[in-house]
Formats: sequence, structure tokens, C-alpha cells
Amino acid sequence: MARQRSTPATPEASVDVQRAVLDGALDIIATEGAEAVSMREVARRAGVSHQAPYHYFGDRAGIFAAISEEGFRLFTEEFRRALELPGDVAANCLRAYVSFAVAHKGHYRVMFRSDICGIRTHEQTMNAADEAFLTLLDLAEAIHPQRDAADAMSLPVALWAQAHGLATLFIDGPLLDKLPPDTNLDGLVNKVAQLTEWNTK
Amino acid sequence: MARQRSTPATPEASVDVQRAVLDGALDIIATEGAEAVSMREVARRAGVSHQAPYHYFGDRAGIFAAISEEGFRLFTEEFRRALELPGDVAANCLRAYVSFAVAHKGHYRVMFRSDICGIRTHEQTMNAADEAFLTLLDLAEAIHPQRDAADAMSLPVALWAQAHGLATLFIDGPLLDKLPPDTNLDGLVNKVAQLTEWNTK
DNA sequence: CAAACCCTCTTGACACTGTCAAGTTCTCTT
DNA sequence: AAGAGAACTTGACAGTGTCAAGAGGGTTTG
Repeated sequence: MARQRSTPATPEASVDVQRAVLDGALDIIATEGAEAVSMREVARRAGVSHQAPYHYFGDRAGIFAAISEEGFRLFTEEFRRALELPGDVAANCLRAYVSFAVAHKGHYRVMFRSDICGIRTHEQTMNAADEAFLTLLDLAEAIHPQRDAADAMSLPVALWAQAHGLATLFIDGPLLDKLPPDTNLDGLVNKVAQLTEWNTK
Repeated sequence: MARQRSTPATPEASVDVQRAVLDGALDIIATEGAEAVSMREVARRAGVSHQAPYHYFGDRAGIFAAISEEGFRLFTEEFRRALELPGDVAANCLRAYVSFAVAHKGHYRVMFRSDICGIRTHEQTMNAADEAFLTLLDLAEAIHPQRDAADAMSLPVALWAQAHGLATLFIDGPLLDKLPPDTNLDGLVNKVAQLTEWNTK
């Protein structure tokens, strides 16, 4: 009962293995952290030999790069949707950003770990990250069009910092231990959005 | 010339080893990331056997816990100083926060990695983190005294998110690749501070 | 003053890890 | 029918974290 599929080599099966490796890694990252990911453990979970993942991802870094690429693509999609929503666009996007991080903890944790995300080493990951960054510039443009070109980055950076800070504090930081256990996180995000005013005078 | 100190066992020497292990680990974390820290490599750098670090820190997690404890203590010190400074207290503290992260990259990276920081497993680390958190509440109080008790956490969380987001984007995020290479980071922090207004109506 | 004890290490061993090298088995093309 | 290539496998190696069992000095105790 070890492994029925003793004759794979079909395209469908190969996608299965690839997906299974990523899902196994994502599960480990979300529950135990990226450090706990081992090639042999994800292979074991996918029901393949310890070398099978190398065929698709090259090495351990390749798995993380694939995960963060996928993460940036998912992020771009969800963030673009929030940009189109009616109402306060800054608050909508803040909510979307934090929701993404919480819902895709495994992806998010890799995307913003410069030592493993692969942005500098894997071109496709870099491209996906670049596209995600563009959505942020779109948000800044929506909040305050036609800003000073010499100071074009301040607002995007400020927006990004707030969202990223909130997201990482929620999923990785010691913040949750500080809040009353019955805290409504969505409500807290809304309050933070309400509390913030961007000085666009 | 391998190791002169063939007869240590003096208190001073033991402090040396302990310090050397931490410094070696901090150096690796700041340059290559926490994942690259290995017990044997820090032992090698400290010029001791591969088991010596175990004597002081128990295991690998113990090293990280000691680092984040030290980090939280250093942070509390520097942040308290910023709180006393004349001028815009919010801007001063934002600057101090980001400066700390940049200057103590190794510490900061461990302090906010929930999987390795040791806050939940090492009591002394938790205590140091708690004390650091109190300084944040003091900042919120300084900006907007006597807030609504039911909503006491919104402002601290908003402040923390902004500072933490900015700091992590600077030291770990893909932000630096997005900015023009001649960007003045201090100036950017100041602009972000200027851009932000906390709605304390 | 010697015995006991502890502090600061060391050497040795184990299972486990990432990764290189070299097959093996199937499918698809020519 | 033959060859190529994709999708794996088994095997080996150095490096890793950590347990176990010391060794040698300093200090305390009988």
C-alpha cells in the first residue's frame, strides 16, 4: 500500500507531485515556520523519493522561490479586486492586504523573508513581485493623484509600511499575545484605517 | 596557535565564550540570515568545540532566545531615550525605531520571527519583550492621552504597525530594490512621519 | 589536606539533512 | 525499431543538531 502509482510519468501525475510538494511545504511553513521545511520531509509528504522534488525545483531555494512567486501572483489578484471596490479605497486595500497575509500565511511568510524569497535569484519571482508592487503605486495614485514627482515614493512607502507592519504583527509578531483574547481582528484593522489620515495637503 | 587558552575555566573566559558565540551568531544573522546559523559554525568562530555553546544556551533555540532578549533590552533603552526628546514625539520615536532595526539588524531579525524568537518558550525573553511593549503604550499616551479605554489598543497598534512595517521593509523587504539607489533613508522616514496624521479627534 | 562537587569545557556517536551522481522506467517522436 | 527525454529512483557523501560520557581545573566542605 506504499504507493499505487508505480508507473507515473504522465503529465497529470507530474503536476500532482509538483503541487503536492508545494502544498506540503506551505503547510509546514504555516504551522512550524520556514525553517522546518526540509526537502526530505516534503518528499515524504508527497509520497515520492527524497530526490523527486529536485527534478522540479532544483534545490530548496527553488521551492521557496516558487512559493513566493505564487504568493505575489495571488496577492496582485486580490489587491486589484480591492482597488476596484466602492468606498474608502485606503481602508479597503488595508483590509485586503491583511486578509491576504492571514489567509495565505505560508506564502506571505516566504514572500517577505529576503534570505529565502528568491526575488534576487529567481527571475520569475522578481517579475511577480514587481507586478505586485505596481498595484501599490496604483493605490497611492488613487488616494492622492498627481503628487510631486520628486517625492513620489513617500506615500507608497507609508501605505506599504502600515499594511505590512499590521500583517506581520498579526501573523508573526508578539502582538496577538498582547491583545485581549476576544479581540476582533477585522475590527482592529478598521479602527487603524479610521485612525490614519494621510496628510495630502 | 590553535587556541592559547588551554586552561580557561575562569569566569572571565566563560563570558568571552558566551559573548563570542552570540556575536558570531549575530554576524551570521545580519549577513546571511538566521537560517544560516549553525551551532557548529558559531562554535568554530568562537574557537571552541562544537558542544561548548550548548553549555550556555542549551540548544539552537536558546541562542536565538538570548539574542532576542538582548535585542528587546537594547530597544527599550533606545526607545525610552527618544520618548524624552523635545519636538514631535511621534516622529522622534519612528526615527528611533527604524534606526534601531537598521543598526541592530541581527537582533531585530530574530526579535520578530515568532518561530525562533523564543518569546513563548523562554521566560526572560518574554519579560524583555513585555517591557519593550510598555514603551509603546507610553508613546501612545504621549500622543493622545486619556483615550477611550475600550479602544485602548488601536493607536498603539497603528503606531507599531507603521514603525515595524517601515523597519522590516528596510532591512528585509524588497523595498530597497524599488527605490532609487541614492535615496536618503532618514529623509524618507521623516517624510513618512510628516505624511502621517493620527486622527485623534 | 583530601574528597566531593561544580563549572567549563572536549571527544565521540547518532540520526538526519541537502545535494551530487548514476541508474531505471516509461512515453513520445522519428 | 531506435533514440531522446521526462519523471522519477537508489546510493553515497559531507555537514548538521543533539545526546552521552567524559576531563580538568576551582571551590567548597569534612
